[in-house]
Amino acid sequence: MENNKITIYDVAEKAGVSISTVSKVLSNKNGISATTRQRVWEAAQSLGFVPSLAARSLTGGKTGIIGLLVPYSPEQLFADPHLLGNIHGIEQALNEQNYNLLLSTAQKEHDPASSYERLFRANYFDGVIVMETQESRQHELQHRLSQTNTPWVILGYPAGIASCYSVYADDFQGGQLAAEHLLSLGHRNIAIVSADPRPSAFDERLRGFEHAAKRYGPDLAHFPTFYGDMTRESGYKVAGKLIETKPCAVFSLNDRMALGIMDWAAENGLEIPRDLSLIGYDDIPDASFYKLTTVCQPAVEMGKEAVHLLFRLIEGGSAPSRIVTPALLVERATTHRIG
Amino acid sequence: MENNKITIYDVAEKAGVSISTVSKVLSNKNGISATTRQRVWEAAQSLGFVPSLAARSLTGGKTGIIGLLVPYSPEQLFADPHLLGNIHGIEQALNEQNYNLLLSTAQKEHDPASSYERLFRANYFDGVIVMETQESRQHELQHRLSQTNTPWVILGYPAGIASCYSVYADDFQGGQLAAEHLLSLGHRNIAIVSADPRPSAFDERLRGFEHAAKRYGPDLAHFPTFYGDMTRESGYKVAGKLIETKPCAVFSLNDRMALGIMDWAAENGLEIPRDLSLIGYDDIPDASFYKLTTVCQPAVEMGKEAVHLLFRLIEGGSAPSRIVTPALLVERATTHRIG
DNA sequence: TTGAAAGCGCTAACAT
DNA sequence: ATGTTAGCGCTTTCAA
Repeated sequence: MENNKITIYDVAEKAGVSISTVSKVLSNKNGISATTRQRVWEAAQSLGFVPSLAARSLTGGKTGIIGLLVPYSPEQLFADPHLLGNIHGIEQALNEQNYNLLLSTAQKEHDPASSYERLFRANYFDGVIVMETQESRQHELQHRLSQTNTPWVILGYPAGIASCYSVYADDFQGGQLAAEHLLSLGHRNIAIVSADPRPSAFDERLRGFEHAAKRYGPDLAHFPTFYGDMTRESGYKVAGKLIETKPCAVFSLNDRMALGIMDWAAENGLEIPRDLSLIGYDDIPDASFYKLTTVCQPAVEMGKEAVHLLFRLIEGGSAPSRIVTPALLVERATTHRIG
Repeated sequence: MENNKITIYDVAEKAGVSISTVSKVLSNKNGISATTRQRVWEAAQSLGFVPSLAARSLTGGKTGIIGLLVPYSPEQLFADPHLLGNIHGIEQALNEQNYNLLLSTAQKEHDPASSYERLFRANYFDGVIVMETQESRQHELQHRLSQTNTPWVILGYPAGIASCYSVYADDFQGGQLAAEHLLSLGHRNIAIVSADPRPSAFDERLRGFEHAAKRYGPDLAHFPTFYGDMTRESGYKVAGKLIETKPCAVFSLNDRMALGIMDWAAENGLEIPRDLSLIGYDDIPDASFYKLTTVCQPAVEMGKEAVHLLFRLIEGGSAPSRIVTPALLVERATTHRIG
């Protein structure tokens, strides 16, 4: 048990300076001569000094830790490639800056806020990123966060409160893209697969879809809509029902459910896209393996953007309050001209 | 900017007691009367008091944070369903205990240890979990950890140093299972797909495979082996080469590469399992969708086990030094009796 | 059963 | 340019 707790006192002694000098050097403050700087660095190095994050945090310094609030249970999070993609980007950007990520998911049955409640006020983080969530939960979360003086950004949907920062994808545009693609292929009889409950982005996609559809005719304002629970399995289940309305195309609001529909189709002798065109949303990694036509949301990039925005806030500079990433149609093999 | 920092002083005042009493109550120490306890709780509650983790940590208290050291880059981690499954289990178990996870991945080009170096000694964690890694990296990591007085457990491979704790799967047995399955189906001409570099578990699987094979005859000691890089893409690439040796079956040391082989087969008119039997390893979620026969490693469960073991260590109780989870053959549709 | 007081290791005025 | 000192919010002896 080497209990070699090396503190700035040890470094100060070894370098022959005071602890505040050490502190200044190691926090990159100025007003220290180059020679002293050098000496302190060497002392710290040779002693293997590592500053105590706890002490730093307590005195208002930086901890090098960003909190990530995920208003979903671990089960939901780890089953969702898009969310995982976001985290991938976040961790990557953080990693590059030598920052670490503290993950905080919500508990199954509880109020999503409760599980990380204490973290808000514990002021342990240099910044916080909040992942997308359902409409109903947003307000409380944002309100709570606003009382904090820790910089924070929302990832996945537009902030609802003024002077909050967010990065999200252009879901309205994405919905339009899906509609234009299907409609231009001659499809009119289109079924929608949504989810309940669902992230607010889903509604936005639908709005975009309907908006674009209206341009093709007033009779195209409504589409039979089916509800899964975001999972592939639920896509499979909903496929059986959906097919009874004899659609010629399906717009699934996420790729996972689209994949479930493909599973059902394969098992029931329905050939895609010959018998049914299918377009998904997200462009998760599996989508390319299954050759699923979809609307791409650059999950990893969005995660990175969130971190970059957060860092600007932490450094106290000015920053755009919203960063919106464009949607992109990815045509693969599951959509086809009708007839 | 409500800077309502509520401290134990506020709670103490409201409850009409001293701060040390508050501290004792909130840390569940004994030697406090029930009535005082009650009063303090209520005061804390009504004030919305949340203890400062920084202060707690500084004075040697619990932070409620577990560090997870992942000796892989974010790219590698987020592309690996098995690792993700481990983390899923970890986060879930932690979540249930109201603990939080601090994720620390390695930087691309650097020594994997460097990126989380400071965290080891920063004594920020109540405990640490180290994920599997390549043989070459293990020693340094474990040595470093041993100098700490933070409890830690290794997840994914057996600890190499005495008196260290680990939870891992029985890879030797898993390898045997794969061999017995293929061999009992009549296959003799079997190609292996491994990776380079690879986790040490791969070698163990291979040892198990060869061990079981030997029982079928001394001529079955060696198998043509091909190397990918763990990814599905590399499985696809290696499939083209592998097929030239005209194997009747393939044992891929992970599912992702097996899936890549299936991709190649589908594109090149090779029918699985008619023309080639294929068995993978891990049983990642996609394996069931692709009907891949594989050896199951219960990733999520293993993550939970690691947390449970760690908690026993944190609480200072006795604990088994090793927990090994059995491997399980999952027969699906990619293996078939020869001929 | 409770309280007073001394730190934990650091940062940030304020001196020098 | 450098050092002194006073906390940050807690936990923990040690007294009462």
